[in-house]
Amino acid sequence: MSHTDTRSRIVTAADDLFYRHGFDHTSFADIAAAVCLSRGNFYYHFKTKDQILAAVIARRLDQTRALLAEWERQGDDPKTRILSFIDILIMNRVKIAAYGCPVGTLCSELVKLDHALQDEATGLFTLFRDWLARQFAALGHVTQADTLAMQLLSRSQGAATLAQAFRDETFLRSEVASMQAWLDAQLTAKVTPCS
Amino acid sequence: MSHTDTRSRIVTAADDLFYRHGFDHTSFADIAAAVCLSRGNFYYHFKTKDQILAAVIARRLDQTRALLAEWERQGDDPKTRILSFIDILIMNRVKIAAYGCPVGTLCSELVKLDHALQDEATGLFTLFRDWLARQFAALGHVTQADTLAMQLLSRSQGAATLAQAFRDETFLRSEVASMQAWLDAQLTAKVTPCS
DNA sequence: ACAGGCCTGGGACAATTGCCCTAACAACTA
DNA sequence: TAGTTGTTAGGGCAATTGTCCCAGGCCTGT
Repeated sequence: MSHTDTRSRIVTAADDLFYRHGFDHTSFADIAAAVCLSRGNFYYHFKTKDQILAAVIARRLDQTRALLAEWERQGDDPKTRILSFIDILIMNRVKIAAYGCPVGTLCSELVKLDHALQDEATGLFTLFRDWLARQFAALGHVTQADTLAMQLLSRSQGAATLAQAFRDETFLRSEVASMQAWLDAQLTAKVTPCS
Repeated sequence: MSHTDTRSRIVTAADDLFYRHGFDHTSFADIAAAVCLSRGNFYYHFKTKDQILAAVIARRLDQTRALLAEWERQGDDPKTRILSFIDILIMNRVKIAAYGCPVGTLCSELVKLDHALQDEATGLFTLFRDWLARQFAALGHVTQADTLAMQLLSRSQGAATLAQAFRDETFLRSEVASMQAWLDAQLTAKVTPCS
């Protein structure tokens, strides 16, 4: 097994465990067991637990950038792209109802731990935030772009948090429908202002 | 110092530390140091860490019930009462921007730890949910009461999560203003339906 | 075949964890 | 004064933590 392959498997397992059980509550032993490596052997690949976290965040940043680029390629108009974003709540509904939003829960935990990498984790939010803002700007909401992006992010976070607390996928679905309606309202409000 | 007094100080310190640093990351030693007690002495008051958590949640439930009753006493009409709920985001804005929502972050962590008391913690949400639903019902939205309550809870959670991630009180303020406007819209929509 | 690299398992380390015991103190009762 | 009860300090337990070392196996190129 090559170095990069094992390393990749470690990062994958760590990402999954950090998501499901939290960063602090996941031990070297847990990750080692998940990839069937001896605990001590870990030191060769990652000197510290923080290095693993850094690798996990770095890969998530890459994956997120790739995902956003993919949405940009698939959806020709900005509205379709924004709908792609909203739709991940549906696609990941089972995991979200069980473990919350992967980004939100990670950021929240790292802030509480006062971890050195908390800003890197928040960068995941920034990726979505800026991308959404660009879509809203393309729809004509230039000055309101960032505000609308934050509102949409905020609603996703709220939906994920409550879905996790009440372990309720149904709520996730109804919130998605509400967000889609909200998006329509934002767009028609721009085309036919009624003030 | 009486038994109940020391115990109360322990619960207060534990509540604060669980909120600021997370339940899992807070140790017996941390709580003992916060109340200036020897670590070993703790065993007299609480046999296990879970017992402390149970006491913390129990007291939070009491405090929340008292808070809701207080809002019910102060605000004569349901709209004022709902505004009281929205206003806690402003009152606690500094702490929320630093550590997130006390209820949301606790529930999220306990679910990830698969802790036995996760449902008790979710009960804190249920308290707000049912109380809000009763207010909306009193305003005439009988069938939609629970849906509206969940929407408001969800928006609060989203606002708290993002405010914590970006450490941004300003966003909290703008979301509160948006929620107040949303509440007005819900009420006028009922009085003068336009469908 | 063999040397030298990468990669691995099996430990070992000090520190910290949650948990537990015991001796002694303070305050009240009799 | 003596005894009882509630409360405390300090230490100690096994288990687990993150960190670290090292001898040997697996490759690849010569």
